[in-house]
Amino acid sequence: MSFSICVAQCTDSLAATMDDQARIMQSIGGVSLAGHSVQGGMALPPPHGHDGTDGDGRKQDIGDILHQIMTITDQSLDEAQAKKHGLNCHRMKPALFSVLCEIKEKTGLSIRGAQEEDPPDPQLMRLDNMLLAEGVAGPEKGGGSAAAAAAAAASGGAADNSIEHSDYRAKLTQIRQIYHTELEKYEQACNEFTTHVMNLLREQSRTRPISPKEIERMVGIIHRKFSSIQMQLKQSTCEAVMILRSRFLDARRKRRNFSKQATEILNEYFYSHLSNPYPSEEAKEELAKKCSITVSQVSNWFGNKRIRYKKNIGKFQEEANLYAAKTAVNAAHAAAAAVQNSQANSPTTPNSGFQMKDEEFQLDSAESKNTLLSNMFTGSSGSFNLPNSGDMFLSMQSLNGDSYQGAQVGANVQSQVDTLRHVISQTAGYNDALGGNAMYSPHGLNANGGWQDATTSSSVISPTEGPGSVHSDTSN
DNA sequence: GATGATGATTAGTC
DNA sequence: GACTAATCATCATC
Repeated sequence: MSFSICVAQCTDSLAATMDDQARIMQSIGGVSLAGHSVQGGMALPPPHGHDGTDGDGRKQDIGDILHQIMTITDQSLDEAQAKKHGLNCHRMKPALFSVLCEIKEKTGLSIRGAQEEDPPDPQLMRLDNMLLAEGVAGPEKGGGSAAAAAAAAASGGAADNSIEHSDYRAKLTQIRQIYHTELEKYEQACNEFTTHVMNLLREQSRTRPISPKEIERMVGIIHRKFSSIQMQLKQSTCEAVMILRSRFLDARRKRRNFSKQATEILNEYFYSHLSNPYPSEEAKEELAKKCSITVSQVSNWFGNKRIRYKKNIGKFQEEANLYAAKTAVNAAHAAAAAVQNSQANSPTTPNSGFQMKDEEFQLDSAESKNTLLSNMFTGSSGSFNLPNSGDMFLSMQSLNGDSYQGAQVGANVQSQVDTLRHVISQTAGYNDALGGNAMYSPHGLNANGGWQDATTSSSVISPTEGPGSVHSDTSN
């Protein structure tokens, strides 16, 4: 709503209020006072010196008076001033004035007090609170950023959220500025209008009885009118903020596919932990960091993946194979490199009963890998599970596209294992390290359709039964 | 535009 | 609070 319309509305309302008063006065004025008609609260003098006792003459007088009133706007300012002066100086004026005051005192009681001391409007309070909460009203510092932050938190806080964030803040600031500008305008207009009406009433109080209390009441009416306009402004502002907020929050539904790299990282983790694809909080954080996404997005991704995998295992086999092969090759490369290192360094660290989880295999330091691999390939009698081997093999399918069948997968796993074994044996003289009989639970899913318990994860496989178990005594 | 893939949300369960 | 299952909404591909 434009400011001018609001002011116009206010003026209209005020005019209506004043009209009401005028009507009241007019109804009072219907009484003839000592031969003088009272119109609109204004005591009028007997025109042309007529005493007004005669009936026809009185009618004529009233006609003249009405004519005068109707044509008063046609008169020049000087003329009008002169007339006004005449009225003020009329000998009957004080008497009429006191009578008018008396009448007004009696009738005005019903008007007075009717609208005094309004309780605070709950709607207005609600709007005020909301504007404060949204950072539109109140102190500027941090205004809106808290709301934006809350919205951002709800949206998951992705990397590019900061852009939307600042966008939101900028728009909120814009709304805030408009709101304050309009509010200022309203206040200014209210003050101007109040002053104007007060002056007018003070001026009029010379010709009609207007007490200071009445002026006060009128000021109150004006203020109420303006505050109702203010409420409309606040309502509009709230609506604007709501729209902005909903748009901003809706943006979270606007999904963007994760990057290819991120999807790969997540898939790698998923398929290498297929027996128990429930990353710990730390793992989630790590994955989130690697993928440049949030932890909750990682959780979402795993939630979706688990469900979708479970629903359609066959469909994911190819993917599973790809990632399993990829992991195997990576592991083989790592092993080969490490073996070379170990040969160069020729450490012979004793090892017994060594088992390694896939997370543990991802050792950062070359030294750790060296130690690990030297354990694998030296004469110690320990055993180890190939990195990711347990989980990896669970999901393996024939690379030549056969459908998923437990036994078949076993064979396919074997072929993968053979490849891996070949790679390793070529580099370290390692032979037959990987047992041939792959015992697995398809996809890590148990009979109930749930994933195996973490403790039964194939990443921890006993040397005697695990498919990926490596008996160090077979090496060399 | 139809369709499948995929990220996000939600209600219900444990 | 984490998880599942269903669903929604959007993206990507044809």
